[in-house]
Amino acid sequence: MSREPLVLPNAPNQSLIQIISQDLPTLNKTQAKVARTILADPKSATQSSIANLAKKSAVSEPSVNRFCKRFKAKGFPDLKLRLAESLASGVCFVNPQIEPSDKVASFVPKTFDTAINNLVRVRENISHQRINQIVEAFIKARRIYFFGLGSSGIVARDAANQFLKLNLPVSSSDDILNQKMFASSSHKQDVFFLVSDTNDNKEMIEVAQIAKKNGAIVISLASKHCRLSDKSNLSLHADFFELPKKYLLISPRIVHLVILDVLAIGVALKIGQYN
Amino acid sequence: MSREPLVLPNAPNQSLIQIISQDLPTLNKTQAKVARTILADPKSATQSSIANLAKKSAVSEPSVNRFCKRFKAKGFPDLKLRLAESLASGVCFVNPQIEPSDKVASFVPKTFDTAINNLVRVRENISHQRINQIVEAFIKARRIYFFGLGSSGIVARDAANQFLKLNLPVSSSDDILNQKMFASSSHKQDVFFLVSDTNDNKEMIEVAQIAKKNGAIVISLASKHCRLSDKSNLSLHADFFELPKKYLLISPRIVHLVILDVLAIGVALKIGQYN
DNA sequence: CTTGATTTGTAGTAAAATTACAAAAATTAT
DNA sequence: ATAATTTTTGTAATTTTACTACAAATCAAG
Repeated sequence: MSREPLVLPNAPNQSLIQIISQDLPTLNKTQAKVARTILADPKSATQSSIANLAKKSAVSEPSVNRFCKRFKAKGFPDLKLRLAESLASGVCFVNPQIEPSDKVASFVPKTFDTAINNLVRVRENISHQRINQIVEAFIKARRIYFFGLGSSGIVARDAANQFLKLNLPVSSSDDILNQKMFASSSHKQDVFFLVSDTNDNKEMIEVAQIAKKNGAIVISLASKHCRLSDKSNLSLHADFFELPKKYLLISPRIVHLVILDVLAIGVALKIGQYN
Repeated sequence: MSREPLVLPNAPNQSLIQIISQDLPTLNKTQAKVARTILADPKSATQSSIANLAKKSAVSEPSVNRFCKRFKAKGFPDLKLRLAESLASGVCFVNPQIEPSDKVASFVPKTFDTAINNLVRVRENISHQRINQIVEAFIKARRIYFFGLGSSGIVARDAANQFLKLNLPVSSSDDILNQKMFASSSHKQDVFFLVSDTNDNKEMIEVAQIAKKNGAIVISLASKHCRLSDKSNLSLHADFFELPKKYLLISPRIVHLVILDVLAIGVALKIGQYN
């Protein structure tokens, strides 16, 4: 099993706040306390002293200092600096939680921030090599099929729409029976692009297997590494970090659509149809 | 929507570096020295101590401190913080242009950045009042129709998908004849939600007029203010900065989808179906 | 010059951050 | 279970950093 992690450690431009919230599960009790205090109000954290933050977190000063070093800062002032930088973008990089008590003024920016946040993360972690490989596969393909179910069916349709403008031989389907039919009658030079947000749909995996058996190239786009990825020749993931199960419906489809835009632009550039 | 100037996330406080270079002529000898040292290498300034910066500027420590207060900082650490912020905000908030010579390493982040920038802008400018009004209209509606053509047809479908999950009486169509038919047989309590990215589609305007004549509520979602907005009872725009005519890098559909997410969450919160 | 005002630096003080080390938890092996 | 080892955490001392009061120097106007 080729379970290569898509998320590379220390991505250059990742915001410190993002990193902290990402690593929160791996921290021990004391450091988690500090992390939560910072995440709760990063702005005020940049303005308080180490003593102040220690007190707020119910932790000793050296513990805060250790926290800083844990996150590759030279010390506390350095951490505050990096925190300030990551706040400057104006976007909160922690996926906010929608609460039943939220009013427009809060749920509107929260919803936007969630989408923005996910895009930023995927932008940092997406494999450029993989993009190139898929672009190549698209250009060589005799026919490209975009398949998805539910809201991923809509993504598949949109993709077909985009690539049609580039005069590529595309089809799409959001119907599983149809998809199986197409897969069954596939050829070596066909490409099947499977979009999934449920990650482990049995039927879709079956489609992948059928197509692969016929020698077609199977490409998958899912929200995280899953069995569908294993059954594919090429796979892309849009890894999100899930918050407590209470969550807001973070649909991966926005990110998936942008990834398909990237692929379409890649193809357009390659075949010189750009402009 | 009122046409107030676009407020970018960092616009509220002008970048400190800008302010310093602007005020440089008004500073006296010693403070100008400090200013020049900071301007020469702001990044390193954020990482040095007051003693270090004083030495580099050939100035005493209190002079540096006075410099800080001259620029409305609480003290030296505070100045460094604001400096760091203004460095981070040096991020380009102008939509990047894809060039034919672009390789993966450049067109991938460019594509993501374009989507992200558009979302940030719309987040800042969207009318909360309008969102509330539309949510109200949705809840009261006897039936809601989501209409769009081309890629907006996909947005319409996605919207219907989302609202169906909330048990709202929705339909969608991406076929203009169908849309006219529905509009013709509409009632007072129906809501027609028209999505458009071309902004001035004659046929779609006709649909709006027919529905309005029947007393239905017409809501439009377009990329800018246009004739369709005028024909609507309620309108939303996702105002983008002018894109160069070359090639529409990112269609407005990403932003439109997020706006529809916002509306869906608004409805869910209102009818208490959230969680 | 000399007086008054402003600017600048010195030296001392206060505050903040870091380090060394010891106590306390947690983990492992017995 | 309990002892031994490792890891984590806090106390207290040290060092670094930033700030303040005041005096010296510079400058301007008479």
